[in-house]
Parts: sequence; C-alpha cells; structure tokens
Amino acid sequence: MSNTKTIKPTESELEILQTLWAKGLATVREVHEELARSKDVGYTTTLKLMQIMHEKGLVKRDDSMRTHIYQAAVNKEKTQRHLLGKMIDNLFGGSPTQLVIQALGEQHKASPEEIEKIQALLNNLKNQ
Amino acid sequence: MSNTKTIKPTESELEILQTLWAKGLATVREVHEELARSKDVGYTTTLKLMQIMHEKGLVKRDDSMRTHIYQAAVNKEKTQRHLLGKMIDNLFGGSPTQLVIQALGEQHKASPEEIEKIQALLNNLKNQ
DNA sequence: TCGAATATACGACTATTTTCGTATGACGTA
DNA sequence: TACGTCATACGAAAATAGTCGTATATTCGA
Repeated sequence: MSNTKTIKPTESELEILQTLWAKGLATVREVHEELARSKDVGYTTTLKLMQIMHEKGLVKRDDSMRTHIYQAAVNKEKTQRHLLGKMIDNLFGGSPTQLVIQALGEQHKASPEEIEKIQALLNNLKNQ
Repeated sequence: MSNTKTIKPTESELEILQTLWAKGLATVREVHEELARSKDVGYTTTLKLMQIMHEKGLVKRDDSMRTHIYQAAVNKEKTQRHLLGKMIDNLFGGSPTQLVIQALGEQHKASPEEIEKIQALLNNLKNQ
C-alpha cells in the first residue's frame, strides 16, 4: 500500500515543498529567502513550519551540523497526482476529462508542441 | 476587473458549491442530504456553512419564504479555471501540459470515449 | 388547538494552521 | 575572551475551518 492517502500538505507547506523540489537541498535560511520574495513572513515562521513538516515526514534533514540541511521527503509527481486527484473529485465531479478540458481552454493555451505531446500521450493510452 | 482573485472556497464550501451547481436551486435540507450520502455531518453544520457562504457572497438565496432557497453565486467554469490556474502556477511551474499529463496518467485513466473527446478538443486548438 | 416536525439564527467549542517572541547555544572575529 | 551574528527549540497567541447544541418560530395534521 502506498502512503498516498496521507499526503496532505497545507498551502504553506506546499510553498516550501516547491522550493525544496527546485533546490534539492536547502537550509531554512535559503528557503525563507525564497518565500520572502513573494510574501511577507518572519524567519522563525518558516523555521517552525519546516520543523513541523519534519515531524510529519514531509521533509528530511541532516542535522549533524549546526545549520540543518533540508530536502523534500515526498515525491513531486506523486504529490502532484494526489492533489490533482482531490481536485478532480472536489471540483470536477470525478471527471479528469472535464479538468483537462478546462486546463487546455482559452485561459492556458498550450503551444503546438505541447499539444503534440499530449496527443502522443493519448494515443498511447488508447492503445493499451 | 473581475472578482476572480477573491474566489477561495474552502474544502467544505466546495462540496456545497458542487451540489448547488448540479441542482441549480436547492434548500439546505436538499444540500445536506446530498452531502450526508458521502460524509457524516449534522444538519446544522451544513446550515451554518451555507449561511457563512451567503455572508461571503458565494451563494445567493431567496429568503422570502420560511424555507430558504439557495443557489450558487459564483460561476462553475470560472471557479474551476481559477483554482486550476492556481494549481498550475503553484504545483506545475505554470505548465498546463504537465498538469494534463499527470491528470491523464495511470491514476485517473480516462475511458476511450473521453479520450476521443479530448483529442477532438486538441485538434480544434491546433487548427486555430 | 396542541404537539410533533422542521426551519433558521446564533453562540460557542474544537481542531488545525499560521504566526512570531523569546530562550539558548554556537561561531567567528576584533 | 567578549560580543554581535546567526542557528535551532519551543511555547503560545492569532487566524481559519468545521462542528454542533440550543433557542425560537412556523407549519401542519390529528
């Protein structure tokens, strides 16, 4: 059994995870400065959040040195799929197709190359 | 300017909105019985939630009769696109294609008919 | 007409999430 | 070595979400 069902990062935790996914390894300071670019938040807030995430098992850390080094403990794609699944249930009545249609609609027009990529994927799915 | 940026229903509110979108018009009792099918919750909880949603402007109601009649005050597609857009930005680095790929992956396999539908949509997008 | 059923209003309790102040210790340098 | 800087730990307030009990009013049928 996978642990997918227990993945439930909050909004703030997601911001931190994104930073960690992008950086791979990072200190609290580094994560904080990244977050501070887009929102106004205190350093100890970020620290506390990351400590809680550590307790929850959302991040791993190397605390053998004074400055701890963090990294994400949950897989990015897995988390994406999980949250997407929730959105499909909560917002699209369980229909991934409806979600895809909205996602590719006028708002977020995909480039021709991207469309080709999706079409290839669909052909694959079809031939299974 | 639209008020899109302020749309931020909570999890429970989204469940109620879905019911209202499906029914068009509905009483608290009707919404509650729909919710009660999938979760264990008291009637007054649903009532309170819907009252709060009314304060927030997420729903409208006709309270000229003893039993109030509710309906969604926010557009379904607009809300979907808005929340989807946020997810694309927050979780998928701004790439709708990445989201679509994850959405159509193994977890939420679409039926052949649905795949056809999406393919038709893609062809349309391509020919623009 | 009386009482059971059903409706809304509303206060308050619980749980969760976010926020930050303060304590404390390590580091490096003047 | 003493001090300013920077790190973690931790407690607890503040904000948000979800829960429901109880009061009160309306409706309707026996």
